[in-house]
Amino acid sequence: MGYSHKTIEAKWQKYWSENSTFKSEDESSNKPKYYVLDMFPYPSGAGLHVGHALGYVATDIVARYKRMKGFNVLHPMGWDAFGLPAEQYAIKTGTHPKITTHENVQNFKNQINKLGFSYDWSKEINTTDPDYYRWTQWIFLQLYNKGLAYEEEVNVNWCPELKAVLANEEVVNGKSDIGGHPVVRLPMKQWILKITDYAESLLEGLDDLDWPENIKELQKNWIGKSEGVELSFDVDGFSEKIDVYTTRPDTLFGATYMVLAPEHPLVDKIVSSDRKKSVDDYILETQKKSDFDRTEVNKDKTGVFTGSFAINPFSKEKIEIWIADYVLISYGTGAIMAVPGHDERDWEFANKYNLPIIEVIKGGNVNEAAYTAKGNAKIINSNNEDTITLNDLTVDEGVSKAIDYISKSGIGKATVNYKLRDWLFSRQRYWGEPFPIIHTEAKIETVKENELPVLLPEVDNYKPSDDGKSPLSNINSWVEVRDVNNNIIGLRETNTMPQWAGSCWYFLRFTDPNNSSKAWSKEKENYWMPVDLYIGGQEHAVLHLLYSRFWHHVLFDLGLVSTKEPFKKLYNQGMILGDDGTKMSKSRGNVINPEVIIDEYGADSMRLYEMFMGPLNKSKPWSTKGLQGCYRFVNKLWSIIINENGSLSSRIKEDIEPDNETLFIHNQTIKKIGEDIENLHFNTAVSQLMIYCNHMQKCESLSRELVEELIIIIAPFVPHLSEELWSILGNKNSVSYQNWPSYDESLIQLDNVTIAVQVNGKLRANIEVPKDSKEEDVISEALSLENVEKFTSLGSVVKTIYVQNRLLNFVVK
RNA sequence: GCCCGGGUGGUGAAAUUGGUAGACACAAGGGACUUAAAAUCCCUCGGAGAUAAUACUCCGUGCCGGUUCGAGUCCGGCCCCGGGCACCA
Repeated sequence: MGYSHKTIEAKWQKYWSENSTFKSEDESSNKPKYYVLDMFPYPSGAGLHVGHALGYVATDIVARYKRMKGFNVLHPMGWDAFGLPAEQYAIKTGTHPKITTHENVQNFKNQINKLGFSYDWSKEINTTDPDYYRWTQWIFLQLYNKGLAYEEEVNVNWCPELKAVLANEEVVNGKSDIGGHPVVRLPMKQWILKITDYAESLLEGLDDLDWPENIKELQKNWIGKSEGVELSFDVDGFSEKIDVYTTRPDTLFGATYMVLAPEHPLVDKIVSSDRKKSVDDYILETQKKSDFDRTEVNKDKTGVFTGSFAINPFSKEKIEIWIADYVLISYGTGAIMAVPGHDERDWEFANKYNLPIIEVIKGGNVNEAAYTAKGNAKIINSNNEDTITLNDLTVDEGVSKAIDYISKSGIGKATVNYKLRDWLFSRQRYWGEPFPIIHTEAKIETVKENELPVLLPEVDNYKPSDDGKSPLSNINSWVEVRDVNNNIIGLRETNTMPQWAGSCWYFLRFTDPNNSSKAWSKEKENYWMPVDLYIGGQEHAVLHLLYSRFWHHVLFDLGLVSTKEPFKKLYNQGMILGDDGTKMSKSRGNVINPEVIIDEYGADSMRLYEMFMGPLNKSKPWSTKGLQGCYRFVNKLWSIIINENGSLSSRIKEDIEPDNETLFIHNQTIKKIGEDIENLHFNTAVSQLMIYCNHMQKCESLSRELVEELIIIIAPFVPHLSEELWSILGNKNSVSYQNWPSYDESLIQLDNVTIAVQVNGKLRANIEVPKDSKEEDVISEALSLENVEKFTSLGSVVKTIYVQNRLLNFVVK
């Protein structure tokens, strides 16, 4: 009887499920805790693909390893099930998203279970479950009560063709991602979360996180902190002042004109009558442009003169005030001082409209291009006896001096700006969490906490209305809130929350998923949080990972959670590409279906191969040939331990003394596998297992004790096979909770070591000497070698470098 | 344009962080077993030269230079690929 992956895998999956093998202990456990989390999936109709599996295999190996190391492991799985595809399917077919979601979840769960993951299914959650979104609504109320949620009229992406409001990420180059229809901007009342209040907190928090540097960098850039100064310019003939934000106050003498964003409130006031028409036309023109057109970098800059002048506070010169759409109303003060000599955008604009350019930083040629050097570049042409002189200072010195002067003279103050914008938190959709909000005539009222959840009602038509309102707005019986006398006292908010909402806190719910009176108990949260290891795709670098950190910071400030940061260590799995090296996609026809692979080669081989392919965080192409190599390995391992007839191989003996080489490899393997798992270097762990297995194959007899230890350390990688071998060896319990074997460091040290002998850095010989030999002994032995002597005799040895137990290098001149 | 990653055999990749480049595997070639095939096992496998020799020599980690006894690894400049951001003053 050979190795039959189908019977073995089905057998142990059933066993694990029936025995609740992977149910974690509660917070009263005396074991240390370890929380290892996957980014929970959106259960799409397409099912699981091999790329999903990559991250899940990695976390599963860590979870299984940590259990064996004596940790109480929380390794849960759930479903991020609100969202667009189910809703669009409903629009097309009339099938309720609840039904679609349920089917997809079943499908995903079946597929996941076939891979032999050790999830604690008693903790399964689903964001669309009222028992779950009740608490999503509850957290929203906490944010609202803290003043972090507000309503505002903002432009949304409206696609007339699809009759749908699209999220920013669903709009690509001004067209809908689906179908490529034009998208226009339409003002609508929206819920906004004040994430900008937490910009500094989110930035600071990054420092202590064990996250990939590039993800931290992405978040830093996204938050986009900039330090500068805000100062006001007097407007000639008006009492109003124009505030600008600049990071380069050292170039103030070079500010030769000003630009206001077309939406700036002062435009109307200061525009001269002869310019009114052209200014109004320009404003109208910009309003028509899409955001895409406005933010296109390479387009020609446009603008018009307002007819008014401002006074440069340093030079006291009169400078023109323009409006132009390259200045954004949403950043800084919505107005800038333009320094064409030293800012590329301003230079381009000044060049086009013949505005004056003054050189105030030495080094470039401002007639040709803006000169943007900073740091130690020298300031020139910046002197006014009545105000300030910056001449001959470096840029850095000039910045400090200018800020100093600006704040002392009362024209402005040092300021910090962030690129981060507040978070548009509502969608005009059906399949999402309803807001616990009621609009009455006078004000906004919140639904009482004990009346949560606000249930999502049944609807007949999932389409948004023509004016872009959510399908919920059509259900009067739900929208209208009545008092006991059946009088309408308010209208429910009909927008729903975006898909990010549920994933902002799911890791907290996993600590206490069945709590019906609270979102989580303090004890459980305190025991399990933070997440020790979080693995998922890099595509969530700034959205999910920033939003959930934001909520967590708020919850921390409210005293509702015990750590400021939710995810201690983050790691991104790479993509698995098709065997042609391109992204797996249906249209390319290079999609690998994990079920087909499991059917033919088994989950154990697939797990092993996905880990063996290369470093976890790299993209790498799939190769079914490569997978076959792992399948061969698994079979080889089986046939070493198990006979043809299915019983234990006679090679395995109770009372044999393993030879030194075997002990060396055995101990080295235990050490390396443990270290590699801790460092997430699964590919090298697998190759070490192969090395060990290749060695075992050559051994005539094997020590039962060592074989048992081997089975334990391979169990995280190939759990089904290990359970089967473990039981054939006569063990009654699951291998999953065996203690991880320890290794003997002294056995990993060999008695003899090979020393590389080099002459002038080139390898000339290898010698084997006893470990820790004396330097002079090694040198004299090396010098006596023919091939070494040949090269040392070409000159005289002027220096000798000796690296203990490793290398000897003669420097000959 | 700016900010991150990354360039090592025919292929996926290793290399204890400055110390024998190519572990482990795939593919390829050769052999054993077999009537044959599959499976399995054994051998070869960066390039060039040389040899009776699996003595040996030279070259080789994207390119050019540097530091060092010694560089895939560190420093400077450049080229290419992947990802992210993009008029943020």
